Amino acid sequence: MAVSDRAQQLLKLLVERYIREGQPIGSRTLARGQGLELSPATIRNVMADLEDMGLIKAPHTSAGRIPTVQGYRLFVDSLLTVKPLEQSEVRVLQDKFSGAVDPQQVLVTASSLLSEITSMAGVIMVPRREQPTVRQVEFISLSGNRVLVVLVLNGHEVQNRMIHTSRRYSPAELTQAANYLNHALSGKDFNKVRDSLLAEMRETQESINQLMLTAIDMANRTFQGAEEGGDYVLAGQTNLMGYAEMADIDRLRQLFEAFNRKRDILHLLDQAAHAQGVQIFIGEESGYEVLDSCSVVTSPYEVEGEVVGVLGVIGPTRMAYDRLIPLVDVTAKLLGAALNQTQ
Amino acid sequence: MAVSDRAQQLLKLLVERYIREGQPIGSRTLARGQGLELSPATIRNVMADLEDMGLIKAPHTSAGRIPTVQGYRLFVDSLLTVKPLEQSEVRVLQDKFSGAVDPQQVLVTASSLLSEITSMAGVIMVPRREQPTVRQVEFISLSGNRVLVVLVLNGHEVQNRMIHTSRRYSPAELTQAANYLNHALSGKDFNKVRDSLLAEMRETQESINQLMLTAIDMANRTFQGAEEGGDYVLAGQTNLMGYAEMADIDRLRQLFEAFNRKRDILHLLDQAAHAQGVQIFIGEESGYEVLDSCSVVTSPYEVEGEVVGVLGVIGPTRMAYDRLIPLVDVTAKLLGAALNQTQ
DNA sequence: CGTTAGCACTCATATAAGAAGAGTGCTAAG
DNA sequence: CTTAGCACTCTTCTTATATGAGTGCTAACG
Repeated sequence: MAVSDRAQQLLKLLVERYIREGQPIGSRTLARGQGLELSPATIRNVMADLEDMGLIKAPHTSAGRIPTVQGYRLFVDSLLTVKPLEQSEVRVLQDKFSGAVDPQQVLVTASSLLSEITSMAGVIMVPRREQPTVRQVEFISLSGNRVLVVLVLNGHEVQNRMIHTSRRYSPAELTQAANYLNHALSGKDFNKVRDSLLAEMRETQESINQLMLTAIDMANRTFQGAEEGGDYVLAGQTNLMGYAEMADIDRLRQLFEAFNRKRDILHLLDQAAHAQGVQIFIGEESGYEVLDSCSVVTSPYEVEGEVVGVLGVIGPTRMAYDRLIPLVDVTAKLLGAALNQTQ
Repeated sequence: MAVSDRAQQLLKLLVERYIREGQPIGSRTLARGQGLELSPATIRNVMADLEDMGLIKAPHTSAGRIPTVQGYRLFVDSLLTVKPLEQSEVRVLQDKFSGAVDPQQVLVTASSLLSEITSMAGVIMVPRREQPTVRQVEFISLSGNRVLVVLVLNGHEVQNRMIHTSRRYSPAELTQAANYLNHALSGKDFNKVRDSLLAEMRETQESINQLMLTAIDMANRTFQGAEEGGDYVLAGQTNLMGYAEMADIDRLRQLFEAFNRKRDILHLLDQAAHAQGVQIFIGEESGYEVLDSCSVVTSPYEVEGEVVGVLGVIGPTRMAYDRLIPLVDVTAKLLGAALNQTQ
């Protein structure tokens, strides 16, 4: 069944109004408010049609109507008019980004930025380490029989690990070991390096090989850790407590626990990474029960032309999509730009 | 005005019962429950006395009585009988700790442990970096004109910083610079090292000095960051949503925002660091409005005989102090022990 | 045929009035 | 000093009633 032009127009007005006021909209209200030349009775007829199509529903017999998920969907997909951000607004955002220097900080900034502006929860998925490679290993001798292993991943990320060794190594030894490893690693395959080290050990019994082996194992373990999925930065959860539709403390609790659990949210964000541009999950569409009364607006962000993560906003279904969509869009672009600079 | 023995006994029963049931306790209830040989009327008289002394109060005319903050205080200080944990319980706790390896992970474990067992929020203040000293600096040459600076603080903590340099330095140069700095740093005072570097630069125009200067500045900035106070690990906030006394969503929100703001909580924990052994803040005693309807049970924990942090539990005033006190106590000791091993 | 006015009907919400229960304070007696 | 008895106070629950918003349906109108 097709939705007539007038019905669409009416749906649009209804959704907009409901988003603004948060209360079921009746036929009379709708007739009065905008410059509609229709009587409430007519509007009622149209509303009945919309209800038949599952686009709006009445919470109870004698309340007005509110949009259903499908209603929001139609609204967002074809009825919504987004006005791009003002230049001045964009500049304000840019300013906020200009402060931060290291990548982690940029993410945190962006996340709280989103939550502040929108008064909802801002979430940013941190770049997943793409098939990390160790290009460089360095050993630093510390006091006591301890050696600090510095792993340089992908040429910019750094990880430190401390090793307690059975004997003390001289700086010269360590440098030599590092050189050997760095050379071997350009051949890339860890397990090969590891195997040859093991073989060599059986012949020479060189304890320094043991050290190098340990380093290799560490690197390996780092990768496994990376395998198990990313992480995200969340800000402004408490904002969600402010919304009437979240009044049910038990649902709220479940939602917060989901935030802590991270799994579901990450999964959702991950989906959004494959789409391009702003994507919107309304209510149950997300597929996660805890988000039933929430909508999520996301956009992937790119560094050097490649999608490295997703950012978004989580709020009640009744959110100002027209404002959020450009906002999320712009923030994603700014975040990408900021990350480009700090890398 | 002194509190008679019988009054104390009665207060104890009342508090215990209120903690268990969470509802105002009436004279009749109290008379029936325990093996008291007193009639409700007598108990009423005593209760009236207790109320005059400000130890209990009635929410309204015809409800029972509930303890006031002062009542809890007296209860905790002189009436409470704590039963130490069972050996088996201690062993369970120990097991949980045995898993973790690196210090950060131990803290996280302990925090969620506390929150799980108590069904409240567990909080652990991370060791504040005590007047950090840089014992060692290393430079690692990366691709592009980038140099990784590795600062080893206090002999075990490690920080990395990336520098973009104007020209490429050879590994030999970097090693030399590191050696020079490491030697100079044993003389300890940063600003002196910095000044002599500056002076030397004016004469020699050595650009490598610039690199070393940058490293020194970084170290300095690291210390300033440390100055501004510690951080803490929080787990199980969502547990707090379960308690009836936290039903006021707005108070709850404020509390959660305080958790995010961190300042107040840190301040409170800091106070507890100076006391020794388990300390208890009941309701307003903490001095922070957001914690008005909460109690906080804390204990400092030690590494190598020195207090390095505080851990604790945050929950509703009506909490099972008799269970929490030994629990927090033991956890603090176990945490200290665990940290000793991983250092 | 689309549009509109009129009207009966439904249902949430608010208000008031009682009734029940819990618990107290006070008094007087043991 | 302890206790029984009793009037009194408040909360809470239930029930009844009114109010108002909004609908669906029918019939009339252009």
